Formats: sequence, structure tokens, C-alpha cells
Amino acid sequence: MSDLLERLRNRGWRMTAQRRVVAEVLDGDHVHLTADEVHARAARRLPEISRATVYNALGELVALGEVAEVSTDGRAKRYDPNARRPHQHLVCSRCGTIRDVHPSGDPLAGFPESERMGFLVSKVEVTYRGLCPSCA
Amino acid sequence: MSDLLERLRNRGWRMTAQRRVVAEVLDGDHVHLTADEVHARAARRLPEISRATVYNALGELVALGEVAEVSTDGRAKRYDPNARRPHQHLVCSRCGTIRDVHPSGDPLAGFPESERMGFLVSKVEVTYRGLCPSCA
DNA sequence: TCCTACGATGGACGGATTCCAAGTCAAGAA
DNA sequence: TTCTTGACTTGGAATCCGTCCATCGTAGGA
Repeated sequence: MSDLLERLRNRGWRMTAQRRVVAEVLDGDHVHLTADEVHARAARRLPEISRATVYNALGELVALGEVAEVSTDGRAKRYDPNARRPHQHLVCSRCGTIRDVHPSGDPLAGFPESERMGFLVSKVEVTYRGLCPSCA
Repeated sequence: MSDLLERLRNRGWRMTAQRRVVAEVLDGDHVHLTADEVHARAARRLPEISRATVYNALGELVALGEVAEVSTDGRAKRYDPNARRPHQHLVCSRCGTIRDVHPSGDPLAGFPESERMGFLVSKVEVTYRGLCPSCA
């Protein structure tokens, strides 16, 4: 049984066949899928599921904090089911692949070879997100 | 006289009226404009300049490392002419405004109040960009 | 079982960006 | 200076992501 489905149910998330399939596609796996990929996988089990429904479900899972959105620079956003444990991302600027990393210490200082997973890291970006004075 | 234009010329960047205007719009100012804003400002001086040309020029400036792209989650990318000095970004999740910050120490640890510029910071993202093993 | 508010559908729509084929021009050569 | 040519520009079409909307369906409480 899935932890994710369990949690969603307990939080009063109205369960439908479509939402269940979307949650199942994301659950477990530590892959970072695009909305389109989620839709494709969901459609294998529920052929009539619509793109809009997948976008809705993903948006809600993000709002609930169960899934994180990762933007990959111009490309389609990717959805990270591993939102509950803090971690950082390694993004390929060519193909958009994402991998999770858990570097220790100051991310701007050295990034241990052992954590690079074979990537050729060329830059580190730190972004603080929040509300600006006039929007707050 | 502009440092940026100077450098570009020295690096053998073929100079055209359009490219000069785009570079001039970005130069100096530490604002973070969208491609459309750059186009609008460029068009004030060169009314016939096309959007495609602006996109081309921006892409080249990014490739040359003179300008940095900042993606703001779903919204249009913004272009940061301050690419030569390392710094981080504060992004408003509501209106997309961007401000530069230069925090010292570990970005994941505390983020000094004095650096927040009035923002209500809700999360910090660290992204390592580069090439994955199969693209490298 | 019945109700009804919430969810699903899919096609139209919109913004941002890229593509393309044709025309134009910067800058080195003569 | 003029010539030449490859690089640049143009603008409209095309693409990619994502959202909207009116309508239909259904989960889950009464």
C-alpha cells in the first residue's frame, strides 16, 4: 500500500480514479517526470484521462506539499515526488535530466566529487523564493 | 562608452545596429528584463527590430557569458546583465520581480534579515547545472 | 438511494519562444 | 572604394507548455 495515497486520503483529498492513477505514477519512484510524461504513464492505466486533469492533480499535489515543481529553464516543469526530504538538484543543461543530491556544508563551496553522479557541473545557482514587499 | 560593447567587439562579435541596441539596453542597468521588455526598449531606438533578432542576440550574449538567464517559474525568462559578478537571486513568486543579493556564508543556513530587501522568503533552492554523463 | 458540490473532459485559447525562407548587410579582400 | 560572401535580420508560421471554460459525470455524505 502506498504511503502517498494513504496520506492524501487522510488529508481529505477527494479520491477519484484519475487522481489515484496520477498519485500512483508519482509514488515511490524518484524520477522527475514532466506533466506530459505523467499523463502518458497515467494513460496506460486509464486511457481517457485528460491532460487538464493531470495538470489539476499535479497542481494540487504541489499545493499540498507532497510533490515539488522543478523548473528546468525554458523546458517543461518536472515533478519531484521526493518533496518531503530537503535536497538539491543536479540539472543537465542539454537534455534536462534531473538528479537529487544531498550535499553537506556550504553548497557554494566545493561540491564533493562523490556527489556529482558523473555530471560535469559548471555552475551553482541559489534562488530565494518568496513575496516581494509590494506583493506581501 | 560601454564596457560591454567594447568587450563584445574585442571578442569578434559581429556588430550590427540591432545587436548594438540590444547590448545597450542591457548595459549598465541592473534591472532584470524579459525578452519582451528588451524588445520594447530596443524598438524605441530602432522601431523595426524584430522579436526573433532580440531572442537571437540574447541567446548569444548568454552563450558568451555576458548575460545570465534567470527563469522565474512558468513566467518569461529574465536577462541579467550582471553576469560577471557572482550573486544570487531573490524571486517574487507572485509578480516575478527579481533582485540581486550577495549573502555571505552558507546560503542554506540563515539568510540575514539585512539582505532580504523586504522579501518574505519562503524557500531556498540550490541547483547545480552542467552536463549529465550521457550528454558530456 | 438521492443530491449536489466538486472533479473530469477536451477543445479552444494564450504566452513565450523557435523555426524558416527570403532579403539585407558588415567587414575583409582586392 | 567596390566587391563578395557568409553571417545577420525579418516577420509570420509553427511549436511547446500550460490554462480556461462550459458541460458532463460522480464521490461520498444525508
